[in-house]
Amino acid sequence: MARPAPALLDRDRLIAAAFAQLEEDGLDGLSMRRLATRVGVQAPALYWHFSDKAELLGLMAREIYAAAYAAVPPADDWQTWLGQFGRALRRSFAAHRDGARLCAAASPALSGEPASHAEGIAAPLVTLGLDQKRALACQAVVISFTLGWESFKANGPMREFLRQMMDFDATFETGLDALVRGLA
Amino acid sequence: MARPAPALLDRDRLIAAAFAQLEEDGLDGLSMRRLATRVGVQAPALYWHFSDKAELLGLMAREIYAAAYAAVPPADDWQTWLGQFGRALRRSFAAHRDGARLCAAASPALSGEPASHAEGIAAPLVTLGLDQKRALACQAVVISFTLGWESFKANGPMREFLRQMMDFDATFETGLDALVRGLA
DNA sequence: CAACTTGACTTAACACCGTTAAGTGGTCAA
DNA sequence: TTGACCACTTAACGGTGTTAAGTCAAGTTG
Repeated sequence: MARPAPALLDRDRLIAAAFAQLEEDGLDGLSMRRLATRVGVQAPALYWHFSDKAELLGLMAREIYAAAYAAVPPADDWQTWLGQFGRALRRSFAAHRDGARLCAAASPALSGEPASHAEGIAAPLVTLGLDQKRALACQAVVISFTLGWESFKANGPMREFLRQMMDFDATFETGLDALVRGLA
Repeated sequence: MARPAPALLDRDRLIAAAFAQLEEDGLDGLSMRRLATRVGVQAPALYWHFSDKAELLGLMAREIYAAAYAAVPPADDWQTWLGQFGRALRRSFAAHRDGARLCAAASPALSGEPASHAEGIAAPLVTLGLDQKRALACQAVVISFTLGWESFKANGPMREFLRQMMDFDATFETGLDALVRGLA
């Protein structure tokens, strides 16, 4: 069993493959063995690159959050920014099958020191006049609502009934708007 | 039809045992085998009482929601009711280990017809002046926020850092208050 | 050049998991 | 007494995350 010399597995490639696997088979179908098969390798090889499955999921979750932050357009006031952030986050959740479920189940890995990471996260709102503590609190609130909304939409009580009865997109907008207005 | 012999197991007893198991070992430790062992039975016996694990989890989730609804005190206006509902729901999630995670992962079973169930759910708010559609939308929004908050608290980005940096209870209150005020 | 180390994977195995099929015995109606 | 039926048992299937130990190419060093 001769092996190709140059390593063809690395974290980024594996995470991309994991997202592809997620799209195809959902979160429940995302197993280490299937991921390994997809990239042409045996399952234990993955443990060379990740300490365990939780780390992989954490990195995936981080990517979902990062994509949301990257997609927020510049804003003139913090209320506008918060609203845009909520919408971007929702789009980011929805961009992957079971995206919200993944983020609810995994602890996103964070790059670097928590304190400096927090600073970076809070920066857009701090620039617009909020102090850091309040900036983080506002984001926590919006993240919670958005994460909860997508979870609720997928699994909440009476979801089948509600699906016929209400416009999920519009109601999310209503809720997000209420939240941001109420925070002012 | 033969009168049933004294059944060793029944749904209610099993659900209670499942909650006890949840408290001890968390959601990941709640397996059919362990639950069976706890009630002194072999694992496949559970499948006489539940079609599968999802049904069991769904019934548990239903109980968590039901406890929340039952705990909402009477209110004079719908804003007050909504706020109290949010607080009650949060307490209900927090009353069980991994309560929010369970509710995010399971589809709560609903008793009876969806339409009549929806009517019952909406009733408190309808009494206070909202039409049913808006009543359900408001509840969906509050449930989402609360569910998301508890998920976020358990798993969100920088949770360790944030735990030192902010008062989760107070911030939840801020968010809930903003949400309810914004809905008016 | 030979020996040693290291990186990146392999095979084998462990201890679980949810779930199904088939068997078993006690309790009832006829 | 017979037979149905409830509620459970044993056995097994195919899957899971994960660890231990082995393997072999490439790079480093004596």
